[in-house]
Formats: sequence, C-alpha cells, structure tokens
Amino acid sequence: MSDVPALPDADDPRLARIADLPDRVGEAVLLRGWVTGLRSSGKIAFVQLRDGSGFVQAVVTKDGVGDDAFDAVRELDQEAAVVVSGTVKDDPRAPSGVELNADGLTAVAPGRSYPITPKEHGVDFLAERRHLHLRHRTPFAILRIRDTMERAVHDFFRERGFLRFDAPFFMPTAVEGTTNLFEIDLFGEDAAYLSQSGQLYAEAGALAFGAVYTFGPTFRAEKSKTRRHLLEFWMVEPEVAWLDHDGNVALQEAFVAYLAGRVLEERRDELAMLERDPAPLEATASGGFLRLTYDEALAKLAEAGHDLAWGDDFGAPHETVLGSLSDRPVFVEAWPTKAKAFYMEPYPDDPTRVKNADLIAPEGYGEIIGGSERIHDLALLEERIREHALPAEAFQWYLDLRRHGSVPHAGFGMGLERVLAWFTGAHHLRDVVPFPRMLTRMYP
RNA sequence: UCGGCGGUAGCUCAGUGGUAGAGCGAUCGGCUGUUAACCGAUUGGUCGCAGGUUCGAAUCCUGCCCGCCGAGCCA
Repeated sequence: MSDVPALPDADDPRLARIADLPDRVGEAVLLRGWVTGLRSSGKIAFVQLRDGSGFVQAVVTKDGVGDDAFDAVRELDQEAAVVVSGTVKDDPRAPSGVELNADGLTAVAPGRSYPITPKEHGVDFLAERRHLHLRHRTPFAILRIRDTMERAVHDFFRERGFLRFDAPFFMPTAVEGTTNLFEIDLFGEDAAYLSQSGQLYAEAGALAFGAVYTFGPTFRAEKSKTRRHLLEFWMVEPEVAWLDHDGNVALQEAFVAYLAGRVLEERRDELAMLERDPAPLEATASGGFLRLTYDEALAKLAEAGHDLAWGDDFGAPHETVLGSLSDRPVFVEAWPTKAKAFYMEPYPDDPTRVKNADLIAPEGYGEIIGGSERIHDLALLEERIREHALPAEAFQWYLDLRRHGSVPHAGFGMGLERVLAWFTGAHHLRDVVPFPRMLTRMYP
C-alpha cells in the first residue's frame, strides 16, 4: 500500500479533536477527519471537516500551501479522509467560533462518489444508507443525546442504591397475554420468545436486592407502522420492594426530570443543532408533573370532544389531547382494573381500579412510562392468572415470590426512544436509534 | 389486518391521452471569505412490475410488488 500517505504518530502532541479546538486557539494542530463539503475559488478553498467529535471549517489558500497542494485540495470529494495541519483561529464568522488556517493537507482515502449529497433526501433513501447517514449532523446530535441519556439512566439509579439487574431476553412465555411476541425456534423443542419486558424477573430481583433496574432491548411483534413504534427498543424497568404507588409516581417524576436536566447540562449544543426548543426540557427538569385520575382524564377528553365509555383504553389521539394539557409529562392514575395487566394491585376500597399510572409526553409523543404497584397477595394473584387464562404452570416461580416473604412492591417501564424522540423533537422513533428495526426495515 | 397517499434522471419533484421536464448533484471552466456559495457549460431515463383499452399510455382500466402516514396494539 505504497500510495497510503504516512499518518501522524498516535502520540503526536499536535493531534487534536475538533471539539477541543476552542481551547487551543493559536496552537498548531493536526486534525484527522473527513470532508463534508468543499467550496473553492481560484486562490482560496473552504474545506468543511468532521472528525466524529464535531464540525469545523479549514481555510486553505494558494499562497499558504503552494500551487500543487492547492490543486490537490480542490480535487477532494465528499467524505474523503484527510489529515490536516494548521493553526486554530478565532473567527466570529464560524458557527463554532473557530476555524483552522490550514498549512498542509494529506488525502488518506477518497470519498468515491459518496451518495448522500448536500440535498434533501427521502426517508427510504436515507434508511437504506443508515450506515453512512450516521456521519451527518442530525444523527450526530441525536445519538450523542442518546448516549447522555443512557449514562444518566445508570447514574440516576446508582446514586439511589439500585442494583443493575439483567433480565433474560429469551422468555418461556408472555409477561402479558395480549401482546404479540417473536417466537424463537430452540432446536425444535419448546418454543421460546424474545422478551417484551423484564418486569417479572425484576420483581424477583427487587425481593432479592431491594431495589433493582433492568436496561436493555425489548421486542414487540406488533404490526405497528407509526412514528411511535419500533420492533426493537430499549426499556428501563426499575422495581422496588416496599415501594407503594405514590412512591412509584414520585420516583418516575424524579427520574424523567433528572434525564431532562442531564441533557440540558451536557447537550445544549446538540439541541441547538437540532433546532430543538429547550423550554419543554427546562419545564420537565423542574418536576411538578400534572397528575390526573383516569376519571378526570375521561372528563378532560369529553371536554375536548372525545366521548369514551368508562373502562375504555385511550388511543393515540386521546393521549395527544392529554399530553397537551401541560408543558411537561402528565400522569394518568387509577385505571379501570379490567383495562390493565393482571399483576396490578387494586385499591382495597375500590377493586375496580388499580394503583397504576401511565405517563404521557407532551407534543404527541405518546405514553413514555407505564407503572404500577404489583399484587403481593398470593390468592389474588392466582385468581388473576386464572381470569386472564394464563398458563399457571409457567407462573409458579412468579407465584413463589408471593409465597415466600411477599411484600408490597412497585415499578415501571420507560421506553427510552419515546423519551429521546420527545426530547430531541425527532419526527420518528427510527431517527433516535443507530440501526432501527421496523416492520419494513431490517437493512442495514 | 384495515384506511389514506405515493413509486418519473444519482437526489427532490413537476408532467392527467399526442416528441421525457425542472432544480439540485456530478463533471469541466471562472471567481481571495464561502456557510445548501455564486456564474457559464456538459452529463443525465426499464416513467415500480405484468397485462389490458387506444391510431397513440408516465397519463385510462385490472392485478401484483414496494414505500410513507395513520388506526388497532403498545413503550
């Protein structure tokens, strides 16, 4: 490979990341990156660069680098890999405040007719090239915010003494009878399913460790084709022994407020790149979420012209109405028992309602959390399993949790992508995952 | 699964019965401060697939494929 130019040593003190350039004004640096755009005239060229940490413009003049080098710069194409040397310079005309006065530029690899040109592209075109689209500004900003949120999830629970507790992804049966599951062939023996929730296992963890959380991918074989659905998404599921419904709601509010706060702390620039108004995140970070009972929500919906019967579940349009009641998420509590999952604890003075809450995001992003106090009485749980026609033998281990030292406990599940999409103002959940998995998209 | 919309140049789209179009991109040339630069030239086609109606179909009809948005279900 004699045509590959010599690369700088990894310990060369001049090596810099674009993100660090504002701290190195006046220094001679080396950047390793890729060309995102190029404009030139006869004697000056503007090379747009990215290096994974940020974006910056290098200015190359014919006088500065010589005729041959200048001509070589003008030959660069989009996504050519380059090593650029130069001096960092303050410049108010630059979006990031700095740019690079280049005195040398080495092409490492050509971009070779890079397909994602500076031009509007359709959803399918970009999805087909997701592996390349990741290099561009919008995915760059969103996935950096995703990284911050994932770290914040762990920090939040660690600071509160929770144990990270990994639930299995292969499951012997459905957690809830209603949802469609992906079936896996296990050597022709009994079928297994991909996990749609780690909750039942997290309950075992809560009774073993006090407070645990799971965080991992979750699979739903629903033929949903809306901006709020993926076949594979990431869910956070805390579960806490001795926690009651009110404590559960308080935990959820503190958690979502913390996530919003961390994004505001660490990713202001990325929100700005996305032209996302930070105001809803600021409101959310301060807590104080609106709490409605199911009955109050029904009344609000009736005022908005949506007449539902008591016991009906809410559809997407109804969630949008409820989410628009506040500039931060809205809790809907005390749902009809018959509309909810078998494991939810009923109110002792009104068994037609359960101690649960859904948390609905503003701006039409839908439900971001579902949580409840769990049934801890053995006889009641056995009765519910029968009522829901669930296979009792598969739930014996789950019933054991009620046979041996059962205590009240509660938890919830938060869909990471729903929250992330709302925080970033993304149009679709597929935009907030590196490689989204959908009904119509399994490549790349 | 159901409903609505769509598939024409590399990309985004216009074209509703009579010679296949525009902008952008790409290529070449020009320009010393550009930010989706600008100016000039060049390059561009299995009109989703199959069948039908017609003198003639991108355009009308039938079937199929694919995608987008939504509903249901859910986070």
